[in-house]
Amino acid sequence: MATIDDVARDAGVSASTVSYVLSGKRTISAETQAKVARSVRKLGYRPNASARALASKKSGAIGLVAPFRADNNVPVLMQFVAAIATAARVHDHDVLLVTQEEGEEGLRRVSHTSLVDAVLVMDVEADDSRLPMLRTLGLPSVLIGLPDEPRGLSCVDLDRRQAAVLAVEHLAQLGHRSIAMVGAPQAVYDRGSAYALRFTDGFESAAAKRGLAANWVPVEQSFEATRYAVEFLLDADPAPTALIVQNEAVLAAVLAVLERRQIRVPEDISVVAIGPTDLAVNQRVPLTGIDVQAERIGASAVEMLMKQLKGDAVSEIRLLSPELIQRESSREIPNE
Amino acid sequence: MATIDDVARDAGVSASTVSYVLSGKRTISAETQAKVARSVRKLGYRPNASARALASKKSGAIGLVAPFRADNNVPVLMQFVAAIATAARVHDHDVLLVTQEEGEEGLRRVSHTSLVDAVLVMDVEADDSRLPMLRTLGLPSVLIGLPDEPRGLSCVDLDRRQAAVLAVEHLAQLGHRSIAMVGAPQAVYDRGSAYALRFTDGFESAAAKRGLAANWVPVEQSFEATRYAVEFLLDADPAPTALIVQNEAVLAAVLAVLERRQIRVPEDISVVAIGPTDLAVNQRVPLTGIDVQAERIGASAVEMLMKQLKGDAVSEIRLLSPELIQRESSREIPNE
DNA sequence: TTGAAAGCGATACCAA
DNA sequence: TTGGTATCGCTTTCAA
Repeated sequence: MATIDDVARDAGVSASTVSYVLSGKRTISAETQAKVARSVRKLGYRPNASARALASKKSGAIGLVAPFRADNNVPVLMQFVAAIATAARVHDHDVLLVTQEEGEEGLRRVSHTSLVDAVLVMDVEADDSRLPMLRTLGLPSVLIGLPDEPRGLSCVDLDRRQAAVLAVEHLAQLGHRSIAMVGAPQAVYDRGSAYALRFTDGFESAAAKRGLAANWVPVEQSFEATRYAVEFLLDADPAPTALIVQNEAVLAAVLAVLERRQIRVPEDISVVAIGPTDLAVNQRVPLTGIDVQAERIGASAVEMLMKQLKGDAVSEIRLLSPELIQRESSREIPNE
Repeated sequence: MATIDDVARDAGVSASTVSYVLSGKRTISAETQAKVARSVRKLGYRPNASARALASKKSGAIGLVAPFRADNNVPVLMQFVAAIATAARVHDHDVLLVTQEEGEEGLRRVSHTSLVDAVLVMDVEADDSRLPMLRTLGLPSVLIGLPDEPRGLSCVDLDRRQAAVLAVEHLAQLGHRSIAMVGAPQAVYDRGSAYALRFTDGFESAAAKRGLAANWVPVEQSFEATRYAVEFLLDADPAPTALIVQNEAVLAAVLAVLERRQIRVPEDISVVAIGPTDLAVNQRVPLTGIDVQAERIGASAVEMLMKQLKGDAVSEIRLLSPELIQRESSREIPNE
């Protein structure tokens, strides 16, 4: 591997000049620039990452703290990871995986060893135990998700509360008076996942405001659990005429249960899906739904991180507006 | 942040001694060890990652080249990532994400800048364009998946060919004479994904050997595509009495289509699923299936990488034996 | 516009 | 059993 000294020698300049040519932090004569550029190309020079990090006190990497659990929303998580990795590269940064299991110690580790310049924390809990650690570390960070007490920290997420309101309003406007919601697995609520709590909160208050009958249950990721839950919800009195599904993993199962019970969508019941658009679109009936906008959220998160690294801006909270797209699974309730 | 010199000063020893105490590469008196340990704890010392990497010429990170595509098998990919991240930490290594899109240039980049000590490449194609690059880089590496020409490289995967054979044999033994296979999306075959090609190869040759009628089609990830594909397969003559599903994403849809057509599982048709066990188990009928063993493969891959880093072993190919577990979706074909 | 040289914070060789 | 010191490859300040 060629070093900066090799390049300097080849170009007949000093190492510092090579460094400045590469970083652009100094004005260099066109002639010198050309000489250096030629040598760089000729030798296939690439600056050594650790040497650069050591000297500049910047690792050029961001830590991604993500939960690789099965109970979680795997496809959505994947979209986030993809968006984040891509955005990071655009800003000339790399992404280091930090598993959720490492917890607070993981944050301390990557921070104290200067492995990363900043961290991006996914799957935030309402009362997340990592928040105090983040505050005291003083490590630039962005949370994906909105905890109860975000003060001092930067967060970005889809406005889950508003998403629920939007779904409820959509159905209310169509004349539905009794609605039900298929929730995330119990474990998600148990650990206080911010996104799920905010969604149910929005669901309940929007329904109350409109005077709708509204029920919901947590649902595990299995056909049996889904069937049980859907049947339970359908048995309510008054019987729901619309279903909001906030659990993509069981979306197909919900529709299968309805079909088995000869309940037609949307003739007999309306369905609104919260989740990735491609999932909603590719069901038996293209579903009215609200996209999670993983791409935008991931890109936003990285952008906010970069802003912090540049010294600009401190804590900032961005909640993206949800958008409901009506497809073929929701319609006006028939007059009886 | 405390440095090694701070610790040395506090403990009243030299920096090199501190280094040796921490690495254990030298025998140190119990007394000195204790002094150093105390100072380390007292100052909360953690070695700086870049300094260590620069001096030791080891970054302590492995690059994970993975495809974050939607057409791919997302849950399985996630299981791999989780297993790899965990295994890496056990060996005191970190994982750096390298997106598939960076292609060969990505490999060159992380290798030439000494960002990582080794790479783990997922989603290997039969004639993968990255193989020559890997060979010339001389960077320790392990492929997850088996290309056509693996010479000089280490690979690990489930024996996909054998998995197909196992599934076919299982059905043949149950008396089935005509079987069909629901394949991966067309794009997977188009780019020559090794795992998918090897599976179909095994499927076709095992069926031929047993003299079974056997058809298969690629299937996109949508309900409509699945319905079309299943109906197409069922229309074959002789009609298949068993279905092998190698595309987890449409597993639920396949079962829904069968139910809609009043075809009972397993009374009218047997179903064998290739994919994560929890997915197979959580369907309407617990499915006979072959697990992908993502956990084991991921852990194996990391282990092989570590072996290479220690200087042991060169190229090695590990194909894990598939295991078929019979559940409630397959049974003997009724005598007619 | 450029160069020299002092770090950055570890590791590991050479001595003692 | 320990210490001193050169070294890793780059960035950046200080001088010219």
